[in-house]
Amino acid sequence: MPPVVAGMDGVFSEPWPTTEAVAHAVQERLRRLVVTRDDFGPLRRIAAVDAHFSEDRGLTWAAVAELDADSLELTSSALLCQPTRFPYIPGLLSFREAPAMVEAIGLLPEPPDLLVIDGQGTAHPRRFGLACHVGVLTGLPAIGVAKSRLVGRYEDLGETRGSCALLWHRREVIGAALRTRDGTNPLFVSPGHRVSLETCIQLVLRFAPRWRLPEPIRLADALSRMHG
DNA sequence: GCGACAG
DNA sequence: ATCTTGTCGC
Repeated sequence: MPPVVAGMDGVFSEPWPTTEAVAHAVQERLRRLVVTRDDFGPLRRIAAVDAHFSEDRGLTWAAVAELDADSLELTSSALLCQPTRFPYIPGLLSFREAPAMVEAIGLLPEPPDLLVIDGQGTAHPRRFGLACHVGVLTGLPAIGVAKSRLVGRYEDLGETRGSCALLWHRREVIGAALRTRDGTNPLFVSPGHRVSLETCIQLVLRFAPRWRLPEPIRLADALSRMHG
């Protein structure tokens, strides 16, 4: 079987599940491949992926924005459209969004050094959110950045940028609530693949110097909503 | 049994 | 995610 993305050292392709039961089984199997230690080289190009849907036409659009890790300026982008193949079910988001995302990433001229994913990483009931799934399939380092919480509890955190609180679930630290702007709602940050939680927090602050959302996500979002 | 529930 | 205008506030 061919790799999911040419030139990327990830997990080999398999058919995408159609049923909830099989999707759960896939998560339970692939979760063991997630690496939550820092395991990446110099960050030169970072990429974010975002998906949008046209319900009426049954289409999923995925947009990738690749940025220079230092200047945070757009260096490359790609768009891809395919039929929607899975409904939105909390905890199974990746089976709806990841197929198009992985293909879109493969359209970039070069694989990025890091992926910033709009969704949870390990902050997931089975520790295998969208960012873990895309990270494991592509083999690329990935961090999960969600605008709201899926599971877990956290203590109140300070109102200023940089304040954060650990996210706990079943007596485990699964991520962190992180304030990237004074007085705004926190983001929910968690490891996707090959990045530690501490580094995720550090990187999200670095990539969101001004706005609540990291710059890569803002750009990917702007690209994808030009088509849904 | 009753809520909660990434995008 | 999507349906959707103006408007309040820094």
